[in-house]
Amino acid sequence: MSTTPSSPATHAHRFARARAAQSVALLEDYAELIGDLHAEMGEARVADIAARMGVAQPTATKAIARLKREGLVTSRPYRGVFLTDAGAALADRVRRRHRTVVAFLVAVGVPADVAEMDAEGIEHHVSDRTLSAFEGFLLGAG
Amino acid sequence: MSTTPSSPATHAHRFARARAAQSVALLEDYAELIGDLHAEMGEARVADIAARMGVAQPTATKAIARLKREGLVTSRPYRGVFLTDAGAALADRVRRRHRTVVAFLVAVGVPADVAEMDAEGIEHHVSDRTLSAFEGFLLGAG
DNA sequence: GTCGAAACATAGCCTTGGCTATGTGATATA
DNA sequence: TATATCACATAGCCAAGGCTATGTTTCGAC
Repeated sequence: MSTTPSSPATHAHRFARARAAQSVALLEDYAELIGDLHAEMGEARVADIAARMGVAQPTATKAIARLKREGLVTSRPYRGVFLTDAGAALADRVRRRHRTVVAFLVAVGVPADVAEMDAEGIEHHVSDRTLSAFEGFLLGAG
Repeated sequence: MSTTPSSPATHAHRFARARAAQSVALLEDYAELIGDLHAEMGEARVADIAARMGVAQPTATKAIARLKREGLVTSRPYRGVFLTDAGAALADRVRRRHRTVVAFLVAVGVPADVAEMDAEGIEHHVSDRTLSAFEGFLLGAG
């Protein structure tokens, strides 16, 4: 059996979904990071965001511009970046999902550091139903 | 506890890894698909590749050009696309990993159709060690 | 208050991965 | 064999996400 011989349309749809997930992944990461920075340091400055994301400062500035367009953050120059209600909600969801994915990976035997690494990419493609399965597994195995 | 308070550098490194994984994800998908098409239909034509990927034909052509630059495929116009040895090896790895991820997700309670969906995005971020953990789990639970 | 350094913005460039529109080569069939 | 059709290539556009180089602001130290 060469996997499920799904139709071209179905196959294409899966790829489309993965592409869509990818396009919001960056927004999710920035939102979560901005929330973390506020929790840890009381503010989220562009320079810190860039450093944590591992990108140059103008790259972070550009990403923040996109977050603003999407209504996820506001910012005042030289005053930091602030999550909107929608942004904060997104950050919370992402943070919970991230923790669940890491905990789940560790629970099935992935070393903690590897779990953190892989989760960073995996989490954006974990649907609600899959997340539920992970949570169910953690309850059962906990 | 706000997860592990990892250093900015470590945090940045994880994102860099996720970005790198993303940059090869498309190559992996195309390689696997071209292998599948050869297995199923004896050849891989640009039009079929585009249809299965869910993109317009010029988009597929452009991607194939990149695959050629990377030494993964060769192609003769109007004669189809062919995997090189490196491309075939990649396709095999990707296909095995894909199957393992899907089987693993199903094993932990994810519905099959959802597993197929999510695996399409997840698989590209599953490291060798995590894949080993998945295989180990499948053996134990099988 | 001035001034230098740090923080941020802006401009301009690159690659990737989408798209549409349109040109061209191959093939089959009438 | 001529031509219509299909398959593919090419051109040109766009947004996203990187980068470097170079203005501006802000702010703290003096």
